[in-house]
Amino acid sequence: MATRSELTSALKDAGFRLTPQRTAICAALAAREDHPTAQSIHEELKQQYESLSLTTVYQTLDSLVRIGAIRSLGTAGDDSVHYEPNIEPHINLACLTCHRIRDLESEAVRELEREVSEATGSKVLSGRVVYYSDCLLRADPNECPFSSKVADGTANTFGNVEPKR
Amino acid sequence: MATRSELTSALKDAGFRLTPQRTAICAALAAREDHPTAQSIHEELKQQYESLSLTTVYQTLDSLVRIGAIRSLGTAGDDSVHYEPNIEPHINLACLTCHRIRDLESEAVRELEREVSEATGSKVLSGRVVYYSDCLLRADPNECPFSSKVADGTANTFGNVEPKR
DNA sequence: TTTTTATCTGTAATCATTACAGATTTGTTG
DNA sequence: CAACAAATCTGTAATGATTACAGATAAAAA
Repeated sequence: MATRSELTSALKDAGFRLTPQRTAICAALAAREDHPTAQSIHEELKQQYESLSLTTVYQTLDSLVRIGAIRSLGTAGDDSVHYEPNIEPHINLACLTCHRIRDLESEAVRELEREVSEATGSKVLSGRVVYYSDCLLRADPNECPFSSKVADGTANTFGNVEPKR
Repeated sequence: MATRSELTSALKDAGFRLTPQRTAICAALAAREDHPTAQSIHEELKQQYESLSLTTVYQTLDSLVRIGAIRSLGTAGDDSVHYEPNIEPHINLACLTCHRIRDLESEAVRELEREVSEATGSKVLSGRVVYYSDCLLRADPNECPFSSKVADGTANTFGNVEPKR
C-alpha cells in the first residue's frame, strides 16, 4: 500500500503543485483498503471538504495514474473505473456481481512486468491484471465464486459491498 | 485466435440460440486482427446487415465474454471497451494515445492463470492483462512508446489507427 | 403447424466522465 | 511583501458509450 506521503511526493516530484484537495485525495487513497472509484472518494471527502469538486477528484486520480503512483483497473461489472492504490505487483480478482475487487499475491506478476519492460524498452508505469468471475452465469447470482456470503451482507474476503447503480 | 466456428459452438454449447446476427458477429471477431469495440464491429457489419442493431452487438459480445469465449480488456484511453478474441494467455500493451492494443506473448501469464485457478478453486473464465503506456505524459503526444511512427499513419507494430472520439 | 420463449430492433434513457470558463490559489520575482 | 503568471478549482453543461424497454420476429420444441 502506498502511504499518503508517497503519493503526495510522487505528485510533487512530477511537477504538480500540492494543494489541500490533492493532499486529501492522496490521504484517502492511502487510507482505504478497497479499490475506490472517483465517486466513492468524492463522497468520502465531501463531508470534510464541502466544496471539493468531483471534477477535481477525477483530475487528480488521472494525474496519479499517469505518473504511475496508482493504477486504473477498469470497471468491475459496474460502469465505474476502480483505482488501485497498491502498485506492488499482484493479481486483482473482480466479482462481476458484487463489484468488489480482491488482491491476490503473485510472484508471476513480477515476472510479467519484467517481460513488459523488456518488450517496451522502458519501465512499466501502469497496468492492470484483473481476473473477473462468472457470477452472472450462475443460477443464483448471489453465489459469488470468491465468497459464499455476499447475499446477506456478512463479512467476507472482500471489503464493503457497493451496490450496482 | 478463435475461429468463427469455435465462437459459435461456444455459444451453442452454453445454451444460446444460433442466429444469423450472432454468427455474423462471431465471424467478424474471428476475422479481425485488432481489438475491436462494439461500435467498430457494428460499423463493419452494418454494411451487409442493414438492420443489425448496435444493441445486439453489445448483447452478443457480453454473452461471449460471460461464457469465456472472448475477453473484455476495458478501455484504452478512449471511452470504449475493447474486446479480445484471442483467449490464448498473453499480455496486452495498450497505447493511451492511439488507443491501439498490441499482443505480447508471455509464458508468465499461463502461470498467472494457474495461480488464479488455484486461488478461486475454479477454471479461469475471463480476465485482462493490460499494460498501458505513458504517452500522454510525453512532450510530444505523438511519440508513442510502442512505435515512433504513429503521427504520420505509417504502418507500425499496431493495427489500424482508431481516432479518439 | 402451433406454441413457447429467446432474440432483435429502434428508440429513449442512464449516468460516468469530460469540457469549459470564470474564480481562486500557488509559487515566483522584484 | 506586493504583483504577476500559471496552475488549479469549482459548478455546470455537455458528451457519448452503454443499457433499459416494449413490441415485432424468429428459433426450437411439441
